[in-house]
Amino acid sequence: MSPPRSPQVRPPHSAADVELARLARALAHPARVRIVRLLARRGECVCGQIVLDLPLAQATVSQHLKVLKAAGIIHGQVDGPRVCYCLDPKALKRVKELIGGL
Amino acid sequence: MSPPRSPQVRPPHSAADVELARLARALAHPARVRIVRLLARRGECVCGQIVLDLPLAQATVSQHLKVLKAAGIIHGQVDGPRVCYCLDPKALKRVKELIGGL
DNA sequence: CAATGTTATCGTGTATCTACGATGAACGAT
DNA sequence: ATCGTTCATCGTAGATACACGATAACATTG
Repeated sequence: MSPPRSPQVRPPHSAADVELARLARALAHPARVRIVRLLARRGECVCGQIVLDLPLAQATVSQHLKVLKAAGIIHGQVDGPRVCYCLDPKALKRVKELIGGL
Repeated sequence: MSPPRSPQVRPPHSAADVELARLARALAHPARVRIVRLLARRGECVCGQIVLDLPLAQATVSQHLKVLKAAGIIHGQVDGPRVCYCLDPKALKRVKELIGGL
């Protein structure tokens, strides 16, 4: 038997498209781009220092950090009462690969 | 007179941060990434063909095309009743520069 | 244990995004 | 002029994003 004839096959989005969209989404806010640049320059940074650099409330910065962390772009390491954030080089490399492939 | 002593100077986001965020935002949806890939592969494409390839309604696709166009990533050229879309290589290059600079 | 300092989360208000059907605008063909 | 085709826009519903103050969670210090 031949497979059923679909009049129009429109497959869902590919994994690569979803992945790139997810990463782009994480960078889709000036504050988050700024945090990434900050971490690139300083290597690592405690949350409080990031808050002092951005023109945003602490709660808002924490939210942006959460978005970047969920996307795997940064990692947070607890250090006593503080949390030290740093970039994930692999994730950043992946972003560059995917964007470069466009 | 010395300038007034601000307790904390937290400048607004830089132009580069805003620009990258704006471009990343345009790519922050699987359908839009997919359209970019489609145009990269085919060189150019009329709207109707894009609609046929995506699992979305025509109105939704048109909206995504508008987002990409507003970000300068694609251009649309009217050709009779059709509109032919193509990538803007300069915008794409700019995205790669900005991402590469992270 | 109490007080302090640091960060995350909650709750909330506003705005933007995403999807769609319906409608409108523009063009070519009859 | 009237179709049919193609695409954009409108209107709208539901979801998500963004910003903030308030509060909770947790570790350190006294």
